[in-house]
Amino acid sequence: MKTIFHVDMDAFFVSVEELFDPSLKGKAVVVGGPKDARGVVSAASYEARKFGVHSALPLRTAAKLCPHAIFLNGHPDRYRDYSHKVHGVLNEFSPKVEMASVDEAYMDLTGTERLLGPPLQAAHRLHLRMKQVTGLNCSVGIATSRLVAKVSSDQAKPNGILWVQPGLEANFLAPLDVRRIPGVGKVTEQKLKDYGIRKVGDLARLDEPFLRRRFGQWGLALAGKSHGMDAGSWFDGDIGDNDDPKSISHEHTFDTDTAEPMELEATLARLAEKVARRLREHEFHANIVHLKLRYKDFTTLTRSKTLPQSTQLDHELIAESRHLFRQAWDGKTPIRLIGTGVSGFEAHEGQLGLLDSEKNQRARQALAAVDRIRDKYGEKSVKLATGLTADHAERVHENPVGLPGKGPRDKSK
DNA sequence: TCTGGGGTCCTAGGACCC
DNA sequence: TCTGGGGTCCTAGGACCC
Repeated sequence: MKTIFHVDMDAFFVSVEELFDPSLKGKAVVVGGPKDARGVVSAASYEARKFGVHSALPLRTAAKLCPHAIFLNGHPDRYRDYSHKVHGVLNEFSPKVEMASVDEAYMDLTGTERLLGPPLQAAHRLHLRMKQVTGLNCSVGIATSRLVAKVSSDQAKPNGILWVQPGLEANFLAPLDVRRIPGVGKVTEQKLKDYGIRKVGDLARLDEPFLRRRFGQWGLALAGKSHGMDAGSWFDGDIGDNDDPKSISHEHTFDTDTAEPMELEATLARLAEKVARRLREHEFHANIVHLKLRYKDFTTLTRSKTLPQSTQLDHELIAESRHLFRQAWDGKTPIRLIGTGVSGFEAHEGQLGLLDSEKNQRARQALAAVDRIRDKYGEKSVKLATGLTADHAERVHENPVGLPGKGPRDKSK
């Protein structure tokens, strides 16, 4: 029988902002951007939530519901920083910690009783220690499965601890809306409602053949979840061995939709550069390139291409994503969002060395130099000639490091 | 209301291979 | 001529999470 903790930071982004500006405390605060921007709420203070503001709500809607709220852009670097501090605190309690996102984590505390005491006592100490080190509140759910621990931390909010004792999982879940089950969103909730299923208890009473007929494999997983089990491949595996990313992507939504090829391709190149940069940071090579487009009416299309040879180089990702873009776009429909990404990672190096063209080796060296300078002086210190349609590899050789204003920045011609 | 950006996982058809 | 079964890869789309 396992003892799983789910630790969830309370109003994380807002709370970090309050640490840097205590005058925000107790006020309606919305992190996500200016009130008139195209975008959604990333986090809302409890005060703002009283007015119906919640995450994922369009900012403009939030401004109508709560006109007096303070709207902040937020500081992703600070959140990442504090996320590391949180991770550090959790590691004091168990070596088996898995950050599920910036502000939440699973921990395996099985067999720590002799050291930390019974679960509630350990959770209490964790609570205090978290506040002491980070200045932040968190909620802790304790159970025998990840699923139930997660649901119980949710029920414990804010700043609470909730332990669902072994054997009581199904009883705990039964009265809750099916929507509380991680993995059940709007669509599944509606489908279940069509069958009169609203509460987790309703779900738990159904027989498996029925669920399998109506929902396939997903139905069987749902049945398990309704009893508190970590069903499906989702939650499988030990806590803590889930490190490396499986995909890396960047996307951009324009302030106003655009059909300007120059603007679109320059943006795409910039995004591809960021992707390549992160690929090199991880020392990954990717062999699948993805493109994403979203039109005014929000219809979204994706294209992807498996490369014959994996890469981590700017010019190759730029060329491939641009190729996908030119194939996918009709050249006139205004575009709201453009994005690119990679997947299919290999950690390799080695056998390729000999096959690597001299051209790519030089591009690689040039990019390594650029990465080092960016590490030192910041992302904007170096600008590559990426908006260009010319052969980037050649450009990179001629002018590997173009300081702002000095590099070949003429994008038009 | 008018919908970000970064991810994960699942499904499903067709290609291709044995 | 009619016609297997299974496995894996590729691609597109979609649900969902924070």
